[in-house]
Amino acid sequence: MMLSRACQYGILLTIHLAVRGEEGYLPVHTAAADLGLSAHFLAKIVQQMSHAGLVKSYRGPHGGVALGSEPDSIRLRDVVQAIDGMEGLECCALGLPGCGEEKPCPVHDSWSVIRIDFVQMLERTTLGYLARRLGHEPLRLSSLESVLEPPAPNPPNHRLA
Amino acid sequence: MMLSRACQYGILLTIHLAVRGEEGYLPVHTAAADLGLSAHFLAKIVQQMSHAGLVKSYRGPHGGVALGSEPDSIRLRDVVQAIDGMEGLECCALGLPGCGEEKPCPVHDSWSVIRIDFVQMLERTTLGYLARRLGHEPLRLSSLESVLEPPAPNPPNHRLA
DNA sequence: TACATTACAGACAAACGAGTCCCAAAACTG
DNA sequence: CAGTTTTGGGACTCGTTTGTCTGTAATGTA
Repeated sequence: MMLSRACQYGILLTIHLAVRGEEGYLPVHTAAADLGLSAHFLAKIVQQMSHAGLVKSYRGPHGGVALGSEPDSIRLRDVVQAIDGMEGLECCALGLPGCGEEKPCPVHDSWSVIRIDFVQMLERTTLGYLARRLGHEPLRLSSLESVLEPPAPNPPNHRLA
Repeated sequence: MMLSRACQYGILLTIHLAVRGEEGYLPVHTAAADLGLSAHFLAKIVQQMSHAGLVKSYRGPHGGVALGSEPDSIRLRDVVQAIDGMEGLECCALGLPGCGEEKPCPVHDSWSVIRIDFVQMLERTTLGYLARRLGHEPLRLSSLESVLEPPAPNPPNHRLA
């Protein structure tokens, strides 16, 4: 696969947050339970995304994690960038260090097409688009059940600064 | 990346053997020096490929490794199959276990296209094709110099059983 | 036969990714 | 203020991949 596990979890979390919409902060352990992931591990990934400004976090009761900007302005590429970096997606399929247009490896051309397709997919896809599709198609976000119960009518939490 | 390092080395080796053509067995340590790889590590990969029948090997002086069949009948897919297996190329981009057509993850469709493109490239590309291209294009096989000096006019070795 | 060359095989170590655990700091609640 | 909830961040374990090393078996050569 081209994405690390941490990056996969980060994408799942950000999509999950986008589906919830503007409902205040979601505790990481709750998100982990929703998605069927390890809470401790997800917390570390949240830290990375927080440092990158992709999400914002808040401590204390009713704290948690929330998207740092509008779902329509966050692309999958941003999540990958924040966690894995894009360097792993720019490399030679055979691992040759200086592989490029001037001195390409035997599969350079074929691989470039595929690699660029993938990067363009990451650039093109926003969290908002995925969240809307999740609303009316039988898509899944976790290995558990569906994650699409409507949110409970709790009193709202913090203002989202 | 989608291929392990071992698999990358295996592909480099088999292409190298295809370029050499029918010139008897090539000692693994010589091939490793040609390609700029660790001889011991390459030897382990040769064992795997040998067990899979992809290459044949011969012990003793003038022994080494040679392709198990015609370069035009060996595809990159066969090398990947022998070393990594194809399972890693059939998985969900987000790591969800049961992701499929009936209950797809949010990026299932986009990712399927890319993944299948890659597998088809592996299926389509033969060692013979790559070896011929290496003969008349400035392609590289190693991180060192070019590997394309004409073979030394040694007395031939064993018959290739 | 003695020796050199080579693959074969397993033990071993180092590096990395994935995941766990613990404690401190921040923020809220009573 | 005391206690609870939550993130922050580091130390740690565990398994896999990568790579090294050492010895043995097979094969050819003198």
